Amino acid sequence: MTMPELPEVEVTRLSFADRIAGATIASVTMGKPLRWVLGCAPESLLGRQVLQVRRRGKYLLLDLSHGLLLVHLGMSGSVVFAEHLPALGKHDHFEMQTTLGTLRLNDPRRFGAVVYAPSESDPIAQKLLGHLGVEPLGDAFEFSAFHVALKARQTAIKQVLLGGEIVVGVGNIYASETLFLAGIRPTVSAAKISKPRAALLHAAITQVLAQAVAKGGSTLRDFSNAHGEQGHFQLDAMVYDRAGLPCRRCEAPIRRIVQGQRSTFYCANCQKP
DNA sequence: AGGGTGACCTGTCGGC
DNA sequence: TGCCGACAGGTCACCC
Repeated sequence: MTMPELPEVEVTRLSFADRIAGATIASVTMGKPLRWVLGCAPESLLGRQVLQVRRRGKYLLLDLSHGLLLVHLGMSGSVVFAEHLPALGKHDHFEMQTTLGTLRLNDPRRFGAVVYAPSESDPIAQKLLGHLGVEPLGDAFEFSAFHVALKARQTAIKQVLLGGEIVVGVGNIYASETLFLAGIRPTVSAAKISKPRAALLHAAITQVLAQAVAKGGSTLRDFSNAHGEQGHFQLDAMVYDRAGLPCRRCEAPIRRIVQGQRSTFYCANCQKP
């Protein structure tokens, strides 16, 4: 239903960060197990305040008056925050009632997670966040460092982008889309990409992700934000999920290949090795 | 250490 | 209609 890349996570954050700030946790309810255990007794969270909501890669970080919660939406997760919510459903696996509303995670596939860490430097948090690359939507995403990092990787550029160790937030859809915009074949070794082409890719990543956030998380067929509003934006994908269809730029048929057990889409005419 | 594979879990869709 | 396989937006643990 819902599979979030960075823009969807950021849109989710924006939809409830201001409303939950300052809330006191009144109850915590767990459903079926998520990817990782919470890491603390749910009752121990009661009475703590939610100070603010940040994002790191595809993680939402809820800073509490003591410690923080790392929330990941996995492949199928979505979060709602509202004063009143219907009864818990089959796929609601985490709920936290606060003085300002109820935060609920719905995640059918349960690849998502809610993890407590005493601090961001705690080993638990570091295991999840420590290896992450730079944020693509901040000043830290600087071209020359990006280019240098690519030079050190022999792997196919698509998989390097997906890995998130150089730059975070480029998921399976945007990996294909940004490589199309940059005219780079997804199978090319990252180290082999010339400086001018790396510059095109750097610009494409910045532009595509920023635009997707501005549009409210356009990736998803069925994305709903934390207000519970269904995303009505359709991704105008150039290549993603368009196998066999004509390229929107040159009409050549879009190809689908598999890299690391994930689908990749590209135009063999517009994207050069 | 880098690079490749399997695993986690549920739902949907297309083909026969 | 039913069954079965392929596939789905993520990412960690593990192998060589």
